[in-house]
Formats: sequence, structure tokens, C-alpha cells
Amino acid sequence: MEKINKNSFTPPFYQLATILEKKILTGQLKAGESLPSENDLGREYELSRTTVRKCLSLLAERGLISTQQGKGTFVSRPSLDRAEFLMGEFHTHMVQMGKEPGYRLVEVRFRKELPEFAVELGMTAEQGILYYCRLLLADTEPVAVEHKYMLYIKGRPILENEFQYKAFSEIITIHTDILPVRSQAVLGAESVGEFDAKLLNVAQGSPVLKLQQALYASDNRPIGIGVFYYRGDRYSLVSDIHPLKGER
Amino acid sequence: MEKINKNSFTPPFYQLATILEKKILTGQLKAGESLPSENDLGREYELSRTTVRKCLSLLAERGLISTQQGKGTFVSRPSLDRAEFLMGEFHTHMVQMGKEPGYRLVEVRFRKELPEFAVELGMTAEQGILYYCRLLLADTEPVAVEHKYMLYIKGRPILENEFQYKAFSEIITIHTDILPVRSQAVLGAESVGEFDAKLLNVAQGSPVLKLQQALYASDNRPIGIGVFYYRGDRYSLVSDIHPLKGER
DNA sequence: GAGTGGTCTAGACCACGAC
DNA sequence: TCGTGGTCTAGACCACTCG
Repeated sequence: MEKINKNSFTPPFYQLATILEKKILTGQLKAGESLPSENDLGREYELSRTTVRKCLSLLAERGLISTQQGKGTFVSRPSLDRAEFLMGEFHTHMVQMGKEPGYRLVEVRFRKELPEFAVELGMTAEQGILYYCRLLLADTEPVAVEHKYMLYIKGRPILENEFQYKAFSEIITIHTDILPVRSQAVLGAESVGEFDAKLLNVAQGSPVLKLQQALYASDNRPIGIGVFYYRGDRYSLVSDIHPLKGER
Repeated sequence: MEKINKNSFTPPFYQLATILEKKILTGQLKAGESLPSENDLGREYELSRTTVRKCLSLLAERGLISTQQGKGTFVSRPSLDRAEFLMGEFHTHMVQMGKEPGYRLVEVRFRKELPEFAVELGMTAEQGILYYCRLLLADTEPVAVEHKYMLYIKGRPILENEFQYKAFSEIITIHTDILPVRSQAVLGAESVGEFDAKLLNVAQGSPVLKLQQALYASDNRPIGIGVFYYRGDRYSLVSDIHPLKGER
């Protein structure tokens, strides 16, 4: 049996995690089987129960095991064949990809009516809608178009440079004094329409990733809605699942 | 100051998390600011440091705060304007959506050569390739096509019913005796080709979500590659970000 | 050197599931 | 009733950052 090296720079909880992970990956522990109890693991590897639990929660986060109170800890089924796609801010993402992010404000305007899809999401125009449209660039090449609609309440003027980096939820707070507390995003594939195709410099009907985001106030009323169209040939999401490293 | 109710069924670490979350959402704690130290929080709310840390790790998971050893704990910027899309197995996903999942095996065959995109990913045909193609259905309607390529090594016969539910990584292990340990998935938008369009019952060139998955052995060599095309009009991914509930 | 987060221990009580 | 995971405490040592 592999032992814990207490003099290593790799902490014990992490060492134990890699040991258990190996047993799962090599089939010594098979899907559906139960692990030894936390107390047993503690005795076996001479660790406190707290440390064992920290290790197990690490494996649970990665989807390798799951726990059931009163019953035990069990090896999960899939582990691979899973994918997790994270979308942060465009700016951050481009920097990570080694590209120079850029923005071009296409239009800002006050609207009296909402587009149909926003109404379907339960949004109401109330005093009006503040709309803006931006083009997102990578190394000066267009990658995505962004359309945003938010409730217009305060008479505060709009400053162009606000749209450069600020997050949508931040802009909404400034302009409406309403705090968004919940957001929902839907990701799918569509054919790009005429207007957006021109901005993106692609043929009408080209495939795009569509991200529709809705921000909700604490009373569950939508106060801002955004739509992004990402060029299918220039933008994709990546998910990586890899084993724990023996050392950190 | 809000206090911790030690008689509540909601555990203290969770109560503290909702208190701190509220302070962040309402702007009492602004982005970039530092939280009180863990010891201070413990004194303030009469909790042990362990409990305070459990609460902070919950908020960190949700992206609300981040910690820096030796410096402190800080409020993060975005919180909303973030999205997390999880893709599990088709079967599970359909059941969650209240649909009846179904599968139709279109083709299984032995190939001597790999398609170009698989070669570009670094895969080699070696003794040959086992290829299969499935149609994924929801309530008998086609939703996606799946193409899989894996190394062929053992002379083991292929059983049709193996492809019904088993995960790709499992099938690979059975047929090659090689354990995949890492997977990478790329998600994007494309126009569907003639072959897949017919299977999906859509017009050629219709927008589809393309998921390309590669499974790697421990020596970092790709041993299996899969491609999914999901109908853009019938499949999308959803991400929800909501505040902690005061009660559980 | 003082303060911060990161890790670990030993022991306690609770809620749940199974017998 | 017993074994399981879930939570909490009080105290310890370490690694890192900063003045």
C-alpha cells in the first residue's frame, strides 16, 4: 500500500487524493463501488478525519466520487465524457488566448419598445429601454457582436467610455440603481442575420454561437438582456479534464 | 450586525456565507476590497476559524471572492456576467429535460484510415480504426449525430447493444485495454454537411453546435475522438447563477 | 517580526440510513 | 442501535507578504 510522505511539500490531503484517483482510474475501485469509510481511511493512512474529508471533497469536485449521508462514499460513473465550459469576460478570454482585445461601439440609443424575444422573457419597457450594440475584436478582427437592452430609469447621461470594459451588471446598476442578483445564460447555434453578418464581416446565414444572457432583480423581474453572436470560425470554447499531478 | 443563529437548521458556515454574500451584492463590500481576516471574522461572529474558512471556500467556488496567501481575501469583480455550461451524458440530460432519450445506430465499421481532423489532432491509425455513428433522439425526434473513432487493437467482436448507454471512455477501455486519463472538448458553431443534415432531418448548411472530444492515454497519445453535431433549433445549454438561499 | 491564508490534529455532536 | 457522512471547536505549525 502506498503511504503518505509527511515530509513532502505536497500536502497529505493532496497525496491521498492522487492515490485514490489512481485506484479509480486503473479500475482497482470500480464505478458504483463504495470507498472505505472516512474513519477507516484515516486509520489506514494515519491522517485525521478532517484531512481525509478535504481529500474526498477534492475528488467530489472533480466528479470522481459522490457522498451520501448515512450510506457512504461511492465511485461515480462517467468521470471522462464530461465537459465544463466557462465563459468569463471577453477581455479576459482574449488576453488568455494571446490576442489583443478591442471594442467598437456601433450604436447607443434610447428605445421605447423592446424586441420580441425580450418581451417573451418577461421584460417590460416601463419608462423605456437603453440599447447599445458593440463589436468585439481580437487583433482588430471582428469576433462577436453584442446587443444589450436595459431598463431606463435615471436621467443619467451615457458616457461612451463606460462601455469599454465595464461588465453589463455594473452598467445596469449605475443606470437604474437596481441590483441584478441572478443571471441566466443560454448558449446555442444559429444562422447569423443580415445586420450582424455585415458587422462580423461574414456571409449572411453563416453559423454563429449565440449567447443570450438575462439579468434579474431580487423580485425576479428581468432588468437587462444581452445577446452575443460569436463567429463560428473564430470562436470556440474549450474544456479540459486531466488527472491530478502527483506534485504541485 | 447580523448574528449567527446556532439553533437554526441552517449551519453557521452557510449563514455566514449568505451574510457576506449580501454585503457583496449590496455594495457594502466593493470589488477589490479586502474582507476582514479569517481570525477577525471568527471573533466577530463567534465561530472557529475552520468554520469561517469553510464559508469562504463556498464563496470562492462561486467566484465572489478570491484569496491570496500572506495578503488577504478580496472581493472579485464580475460575479454575474459569467456563465458555466456543463455537458454530461446525453441520456442524463434528456431525462432532466423531461424527454425520452433514444439511440439509433447508423453504422459500425472497421476503417484503415483516419479522417483528416483526427490526424491533425495527433492520432495515428496503427492497426486500424473502429468507427461508429449514432443518432441521438429525444421523444423519437433526432437531436444530434455522433461520430466516434477509436484505436482498434484487440480482436474482440463488437456487440451492438454496447453502444446503447456505455460512455465512450468505457467502450475504448473494453476494446483497446488502454485507459484514457485525459479528455479535451471543444465546442463551437458550424454549418451542417450533407450527410449529417439528412440524418438530422434538416436542410444542408443549417446551424449546429459542434462538440469535438478527444481522449488521451497516459502517454498523451489520443486514442479516441468523437464529434457531435447538435441541431441548433433543438439543443442549447443553460447556465444559472443565483444567490445563496437563506435557508436550505 | 507581525499578520495573513494554508494545512493538520483530536475530539465532539448531529442527521441520516440500515439492521 | 450502530455506522456513515456533515458540522463544529480549539489549538497548532507552516509559508507567504509586507513594513
